[in-house]
Amino acid sequence: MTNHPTNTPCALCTSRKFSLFSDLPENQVCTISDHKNLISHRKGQILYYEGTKPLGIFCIKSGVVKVYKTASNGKEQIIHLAQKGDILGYAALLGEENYSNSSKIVEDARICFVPKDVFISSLHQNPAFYQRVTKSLSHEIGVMEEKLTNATQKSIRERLAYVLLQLGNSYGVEGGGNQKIDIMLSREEIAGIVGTATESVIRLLSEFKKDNLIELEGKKIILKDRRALARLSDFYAG
Amino acid sequence: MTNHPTNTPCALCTSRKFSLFSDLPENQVCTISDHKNLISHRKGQILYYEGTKPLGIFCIKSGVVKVYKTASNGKEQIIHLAQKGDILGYAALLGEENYSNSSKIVEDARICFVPKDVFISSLHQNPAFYQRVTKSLSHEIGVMEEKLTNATQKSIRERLAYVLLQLGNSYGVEGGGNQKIDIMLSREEIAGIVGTATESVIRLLSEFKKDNLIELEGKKIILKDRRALARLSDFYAG
DNA sequence: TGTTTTATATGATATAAATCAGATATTCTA
DNA sequence: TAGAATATCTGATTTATATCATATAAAACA
Repeated sequence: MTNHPTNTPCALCTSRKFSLFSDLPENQVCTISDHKNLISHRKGQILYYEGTKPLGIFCIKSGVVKVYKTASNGKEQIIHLAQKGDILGYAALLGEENYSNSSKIVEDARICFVPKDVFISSLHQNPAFYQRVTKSLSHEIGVMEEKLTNATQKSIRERLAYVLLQLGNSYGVEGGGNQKIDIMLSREEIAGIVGTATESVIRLLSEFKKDNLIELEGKKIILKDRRALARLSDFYAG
Repeated sequence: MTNHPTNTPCALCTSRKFSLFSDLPENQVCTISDHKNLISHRKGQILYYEGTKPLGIFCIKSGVVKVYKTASNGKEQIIHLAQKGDILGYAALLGEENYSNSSKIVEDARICFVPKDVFISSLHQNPAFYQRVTKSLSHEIGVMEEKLTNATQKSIRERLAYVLLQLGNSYGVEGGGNQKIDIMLSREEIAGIVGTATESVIRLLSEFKKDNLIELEGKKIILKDRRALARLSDFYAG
């Protein structure tokens, strides 16, 4: 497989520093680099579909990807918003199962595809790397347990407040004491993260705005009072 | 460490056949066997607490254990009911994190404890075993995604119907065309699995009974019409 | 065995959130 | 740039489910 001119070598990729591949030895980075394929994706494109067979992993160099499940009522439950440095699809590969979720581009993205056998052999060649991947899988389980517990035991208001804080942590840009969530998400997508109806998100955001917790700048949300949001998000805090 | 007289060697353990350890080579089984410790636990005892440091893994030989998270409102969200052959605590170990959940005995149990280093070195000695464990972790992520999606997108009635069918699969005893869920769970615990209030479970069970979907025999539930329950559990099925 | 405690059951009520409906605003595209 | 399509917003209404209250049944206990 030949590299496309825009196919930055992994050795030079700035996003790699944030990824599971961050401290892979140079020779392994090169092997992966030689076999990877960088593809540009536009908003709305599907990266893979739930139920299909994984053929490799995706490394996000830039952009935002939503990982979601389509419920039987047709709504999308967003599991995770992935950004630069995030690796997608390795759980399905290691689980030797078809994809348990779908993924779609939320903000134009450049994503490298690494074929299955290249990834798997890099794992086996490097026990420390294998261990980091396993660690990441294990961590993910804990995260999911937390999400499940929040979903069943907290109100939509609490969950929305929590999601806003998380989005602030991942996509926040500081400015004037406030934090702007610098990512283009539709209200429907926010609803998909929280696990609620679009109208509920819209209504609660208006309410948060009225209570001076947030500010709305077009589709983007600015967090004005994170302490209050934190209090709102948890029964006991504060 | 000396084995207690009741400490059946793993080589002879019938529960091992159902576990991740099922096709471990004999010498490795013996190593584990020499270092494990069988302990009997009574209903209500805690196996480990969320937030504490894992020191090894637990292999369930008999009995039932609930794995749960305590929400900020004090309610227990049950993540999983573990039974013979199930291994607990390896995700925390491999994630190098404290336990993300707690576990408590639901039905008197005999459980072997295998110290961390014995388990970890058996993984490293046996790549195929390591791979099976990784596969299991990956699978668990998919299961959790499904649970999260159900929790946010389905009604309590649908989720309860689904939980009853699952319990039937795991703990069902066939008889007279019906399936008896042969496990002692309180209504509160069923509520903890579904992620709802105890009263809602009681009410819906009465309703299911009235509709001839189930029968109540003390605390135990008998599934009379699984097709109807399946239809009830999913928007599209049927 | 009787007494206390805990679990189950059922009714009444409150409420959060979904759904339905319509208005305005924004984005797309021809 | 006008018109169509889509997204956001707000209101009205419905509904599922939590909560509160109380009764009965079962289990634990002394």
